Amino acid sequence: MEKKIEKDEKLFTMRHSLAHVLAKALMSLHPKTKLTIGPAIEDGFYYDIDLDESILPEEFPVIEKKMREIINKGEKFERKVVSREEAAKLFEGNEYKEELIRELPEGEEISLYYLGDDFVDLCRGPHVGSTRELQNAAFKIHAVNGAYWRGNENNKMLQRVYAYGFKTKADLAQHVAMLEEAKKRDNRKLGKELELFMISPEGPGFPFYLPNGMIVRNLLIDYWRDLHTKAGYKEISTPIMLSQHLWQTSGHWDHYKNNMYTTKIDDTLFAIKPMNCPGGILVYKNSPHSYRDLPLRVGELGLVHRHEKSGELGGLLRVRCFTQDDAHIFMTPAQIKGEIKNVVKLIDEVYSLFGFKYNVELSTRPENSMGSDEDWEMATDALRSALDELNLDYVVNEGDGAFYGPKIDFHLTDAIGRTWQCGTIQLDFQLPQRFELEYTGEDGAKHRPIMIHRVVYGSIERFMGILIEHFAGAFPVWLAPEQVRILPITDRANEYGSKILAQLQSVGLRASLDDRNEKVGYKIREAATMKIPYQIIIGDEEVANQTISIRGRGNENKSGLKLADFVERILQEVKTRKI
RNA sequence: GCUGGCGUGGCUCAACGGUAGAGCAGCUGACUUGUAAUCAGCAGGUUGUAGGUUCGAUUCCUAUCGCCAGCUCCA
Repeated sequence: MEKKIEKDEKLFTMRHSLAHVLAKALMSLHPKTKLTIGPAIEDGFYYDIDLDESILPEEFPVIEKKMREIINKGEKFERKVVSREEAAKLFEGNEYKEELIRELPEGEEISLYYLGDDFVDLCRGPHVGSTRELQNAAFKIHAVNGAYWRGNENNKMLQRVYAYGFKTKADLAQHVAMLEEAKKRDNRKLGKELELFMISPEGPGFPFYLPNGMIVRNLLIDYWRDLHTKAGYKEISTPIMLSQHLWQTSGHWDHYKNNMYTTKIDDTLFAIKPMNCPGGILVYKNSPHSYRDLPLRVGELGLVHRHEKSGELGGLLRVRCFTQDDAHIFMTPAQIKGEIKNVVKLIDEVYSLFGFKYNVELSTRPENSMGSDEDWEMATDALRSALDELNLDYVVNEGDGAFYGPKIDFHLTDAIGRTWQCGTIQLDFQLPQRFELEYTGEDGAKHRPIMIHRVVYGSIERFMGILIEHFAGAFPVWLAPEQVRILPITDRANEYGSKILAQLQSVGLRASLDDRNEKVGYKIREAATMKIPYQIIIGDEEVANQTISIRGRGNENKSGLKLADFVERILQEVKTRKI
């Protein structure tokens, strides 16, 4: 999940001041603490300290109490501008502050913030005037973790004390409630409970799909195929393993060889593909192309493997092998804008279907990039004007593009307000050049096509993980592994139940009959736990009248219905992919 | 990969130096039941793995694998 940037400056200042209070509390409890930095973050603040003894969770309440004491004293935050020499002298012996001071640009003011007369920190500010202004603030220390000094893994690892920080107790409570909700929706937890997928210690990061998960996955794929066929895409499949030579040509070997799985076949090194594009390019090169063939839209649900570091894995959201819903579009420069617009519309259609809101980012040329200025300008303009013509709001991330071209990223917002990056559209001049791709133009001469790499789901695994959390496991009817469960009240209704089951199955609904010898409350509980969208309950009354009673998610409770009417309703929901 | 924490039957957890215990799930039987757990019985674990300390290890130590949080990374 990405962090949303907090724009409330007052809140930001408050959190930053709380970070200083935390630092002061830590100093007073552990005088050997070396302070480093302590900024405000999305949901609070933290302070990184260098200290030989470990801060333990048992100590959190003690630290919080100390912080409260400091706040209740109503101490003032006082800013003081000093010379470089004075600052260096003050923080002598603290190599972290010394380093910061050394790196402050010439001519910039060096400011200190005092908190009372016994605490001072190098700090740009701003801060609240006095801790009195923090009286109503709600904060809670919730974690202490390792963090590299300045985020560099070659540096010493410090202790980072994390705290939530909000203006009021109610805000804090709301935040904690959101985190609890997120925990309930965790794809790992629901994946187990709903029997969607598993991950074995025999294959860390390599998910196994269980029958229920396979149904969801296949439905997502069916929808994807349908959509792409209609949008003029062809589908291919390329090998999972290709020679080292290919990856050297594509440039992936140089950049990512440490993250690629390799094996030797006879005497030649092969790599399991970490991306689909080189395979797709070989398909393009398999035959000559005319400008009349372009744009050529070629999709591939490609299984890729990437060696992620062991500490980076987690459920379906971070894995070592995943299926990208990839496609490459080969086109002329004049076609860029139109194709981009098509892809944006496609992505919009898919996200809207699941009820996701999303925002868009355009990333431009980074520093170490390849290609001419002209190409970059033309490509970036094409992306920009495509977005403008579609009336989409977007933010520009200067210099955040890929080294081979600019890109558009899609960040979707889920049911509890978290954002995730999924879709991306990347323009690429680099690979067509490296692989010497061509097409014959109207003029009879050879020209070089431009490529788009794009994904909509991103990866099926990750998207499924997000969907699980978005719907809290309660998939819409069209995606639900089991759509209807029939619950007879006594075994006198079992026969009627079998007839209903046969009818549901005959129209393609995924249904089952729970004819176990249990009370109906028990069966309802189990069906509800499995988040099955509809339960059909039948007893003596329904058998006599040839009707059904249904129980839907969201407390729907109806009896005396005709099976045919109910079936029609569900089929309609499936057909329209209702959420 | 780094820092810290954690690995006990399918699941959720207990015992924390004296040869493991519960609930749920499973199986068997009884009950024929009207909207989120009917009752009883049975079965299931060489406590992640490998070493070590000890008369004795699930408990302490070391290594290793895996999981979790954060950091780093994410073409």
